[in-house]
Amino acid sequence: MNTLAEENYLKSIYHLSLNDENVSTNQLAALLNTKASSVTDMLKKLADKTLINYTPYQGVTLTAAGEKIAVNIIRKHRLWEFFLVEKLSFKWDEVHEMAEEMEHISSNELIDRLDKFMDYPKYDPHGDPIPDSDGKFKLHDLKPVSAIEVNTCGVICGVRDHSSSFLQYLEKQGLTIGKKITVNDIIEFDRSMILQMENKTLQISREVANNLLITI
Amino acid sequence: MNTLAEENYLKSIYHLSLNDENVSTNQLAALLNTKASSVTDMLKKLADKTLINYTPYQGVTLTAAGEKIAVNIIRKHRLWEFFLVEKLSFKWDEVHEMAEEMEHISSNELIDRLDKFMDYPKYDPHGDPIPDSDGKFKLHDLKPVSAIEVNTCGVICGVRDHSSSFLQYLEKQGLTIGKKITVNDIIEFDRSMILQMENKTLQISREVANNLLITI
DNA sequence: TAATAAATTTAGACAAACCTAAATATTTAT
DNA sequence: ATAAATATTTAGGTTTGTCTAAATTTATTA
Ligand SMILES: [Mn+2]
Ligand SMILES: [Mn+2]
Ligand SMILES: [Mn+2]
Ligand SMILES: [Mn+2]
Repeated sequence: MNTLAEENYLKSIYHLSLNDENVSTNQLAALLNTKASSVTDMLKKLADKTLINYTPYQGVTLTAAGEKIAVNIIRKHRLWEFFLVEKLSFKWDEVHEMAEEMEHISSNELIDRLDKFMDYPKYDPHGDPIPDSDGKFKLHDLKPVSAIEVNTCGVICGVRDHSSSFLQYLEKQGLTIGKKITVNDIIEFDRSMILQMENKTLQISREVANNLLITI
Repeated sequence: MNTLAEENYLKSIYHLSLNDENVSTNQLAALLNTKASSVTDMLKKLADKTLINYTPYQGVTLTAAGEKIAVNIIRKHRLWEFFLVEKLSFKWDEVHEMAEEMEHISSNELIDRLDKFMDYPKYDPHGDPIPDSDGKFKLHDLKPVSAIEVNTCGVICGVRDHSSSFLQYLEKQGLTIGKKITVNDIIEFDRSMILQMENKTLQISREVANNLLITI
């Protein structure tokens, strides 16, 4: 199988690929908290294993084999996050670091049984889709609250920023997955937004609106 | 914190300490599937961290700090084994290797909540005691079936050999934790034992009798 | 287009955890 | 009490994944 470091690189390449076709050495170095030269070393190794397509100076893409491994790690990460929240009562802002370790537990039989034990959840505590055992999942079409018009409404289904501080802020405001919100007004000065949720109104900054995702 | 290798050495020293006061380099090499020279390297490192007492050529003992870490890893191992059997329906012979990985998940908060989730189990699927969050546990006084007299009885409470093949054999014979057995007879030729269990009799070899533990 | 800046790779090291082979210490047997 | 056998440590390497500093390639800008 693959080492822990290899798995983390593949997962990071996968995540970065969602925004850019080719993933750069520096993007990976930033995300993995390491140096560009270390990334280059690893990219050569992953290319040797044909898990990525690598042309020096041109960035990388995952091969089908690499993507399969990456998706499997993400499946494990999200199932363990779901477990931690639903079964062990952790808060949604507490589970990511634990899942970063747990996603590397190798047994697929274990993860399939965990999936069944929790009755095949479709989304993790942050609204991200959980791939099934074949690696299939549909990413629902989300847009940031900041992208919608005044007097339209939507349901909170995800977050762009996964940091504890952001998640804790949302929790405190009651802005959690599944809540229905309506944009009442947009302040022209700083484009902050006035939302209606259940029977109260609240104001969120543009920054927050950009990182809170809804379906319409 | 400590590396995975360090944790495995501490755990192994702990287990070997139950039989011998001082644990030797070769004992560790055999248990950890490595070479004596590698063990020596690690013993120096653990001694530097004051997790073991090490005198060259004289073997090692755990310090209080080292024992605390070892017991915590064993707590995690056994709780995860319990989880795998009780919640995910694995067989008792299938869980050890998975638990070998899971015992290194670092969060103690996680393991304490897992403990609570399962209602504070006292014994793992193999009958081994699960240390509580303070590292306390009592090892019940077990003896091998081979040590008891004809016409005495006992309750199966543990195994000395944890190999899949032995566990599978016991499972097939119905010789599982909690079963009450009586020794009906001992064959003089090979000292194999005739047992009475529920309403049937069965015969086990001396080898099996040595590795099956009971309370009287 | 040529210079400059930014991104990336290469070169050379290092720590962790292993290894083999050789040296040394301890134990056991004569 | 020696000699032989066994156990342990030391010496010198290897692999993985990291680092800094220097060289090189690509992108930007004047
Ligand atoms: Mn996460
Ligand atoms: Mn998540
Ligand atoms: Mn076990
Ligand atoms: Mn066990």
